[in-house]
Amino acid sequence: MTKTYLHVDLDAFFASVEQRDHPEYRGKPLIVGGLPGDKRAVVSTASYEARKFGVHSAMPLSQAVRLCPNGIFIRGNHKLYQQVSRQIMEIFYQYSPDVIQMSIDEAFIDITGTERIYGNPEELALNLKNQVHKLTGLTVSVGISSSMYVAKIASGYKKPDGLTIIPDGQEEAFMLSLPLEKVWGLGKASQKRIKQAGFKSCRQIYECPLKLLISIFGENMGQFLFNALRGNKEMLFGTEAKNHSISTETTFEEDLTERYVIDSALMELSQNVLYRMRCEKVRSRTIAVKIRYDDFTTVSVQETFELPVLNEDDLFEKAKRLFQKKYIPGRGIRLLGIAAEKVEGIDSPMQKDFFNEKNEKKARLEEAIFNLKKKHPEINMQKARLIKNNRND
DNA sequence: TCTGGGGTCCTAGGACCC
DNA sequence: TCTGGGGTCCTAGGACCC
Repeated sequence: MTKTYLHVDLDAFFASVEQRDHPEYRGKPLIVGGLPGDKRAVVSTASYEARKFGVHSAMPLSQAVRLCPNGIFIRGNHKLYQQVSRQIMEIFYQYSPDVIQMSIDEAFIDITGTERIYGNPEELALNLKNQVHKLTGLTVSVGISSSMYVAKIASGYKKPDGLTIIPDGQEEAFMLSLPLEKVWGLGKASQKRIKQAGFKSCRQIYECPLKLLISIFGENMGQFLFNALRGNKEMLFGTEAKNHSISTETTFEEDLTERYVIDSALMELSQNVLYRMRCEKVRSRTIAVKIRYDDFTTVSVQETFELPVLNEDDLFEKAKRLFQKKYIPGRGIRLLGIAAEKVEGIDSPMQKDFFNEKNEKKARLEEAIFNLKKKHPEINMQKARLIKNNRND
């Protein structure tokens, strides 16, 4: 049976929420991501008015200030965006139980076989768009296709407030009408490789036999290009990720050079990662540390241990040791990160009973603090070294 | 220009085992 | 004596996405 997928994308999401809640932002170039003086910030979302000045996501904020000096700059309110996102996803679930959320601002909806209840896909999409607008004041752009991959590209075809339907059988023609830059999954590096190989258009790649594509670009990329330009229906999104990870990283306003400050940063990152592991009820044996130096060169170390990480101190010690393996003393550090890779459910089977008495005590204490924090978020508990003097941030 | 944060996936090489 | 092939796990780096 032919499937029907909607891909729904919220338009300039963060900026639109802000313009909805602040009438004085409406019709003005609004840039969410940071204040003009913020160092090392990037644009998170630019309103459509700001995009006219050339401002776009991921652009260094300083550049956005230069392009759009009279724009309104704000840091944004991620808790609010999460809330609005949940509200909108709930609307999606009214149309089908098969919703695959891709990020805070987009999702696929499998609407196969809902015609008798909601009418044809176009009617359904128009209803859904109306409902989102009525309930949240926001607009979304929708793509419809029997291929998830094509639906995803179609939703970006006309923005904002767009609706693009690619009828069954037209997937290939649609893909071939696109410029190479619009092919989802090909970034800067791949575009360059493709051009160096002599391809200038989607059609040229389309006309190249699979074997030749594989010999030029390798097994995976060759196969991807072949399938993508045919709007292949088997290209699925949202299948269970097998190597889930939990990571956190911080770019510092000023480069770090002092060992004590570096260690404090590692401790804070450790606490953050472990807190989130507890929230998700997972554990991990593989820990990674990432260092970005002042010249932006980035290195990472990771190690897989015999036993999972036990508690905050354990993670902190492991992170310090990994850091030590890579760090070149004297170089300024602009970013530090810690990740727990390949996490597993806390109740998944484990070979050994690894709790000795001391560790068990520590873990139980942290567990108690964790539960208390969850119950009373207003209580602020911190290791002494992480308490900052300046609390008005 | 001067480059966030949270993710997933791929590649290539090495270790180790059969 | 002059060395195969495959599978699996691990690591570092990088591409890509929102």
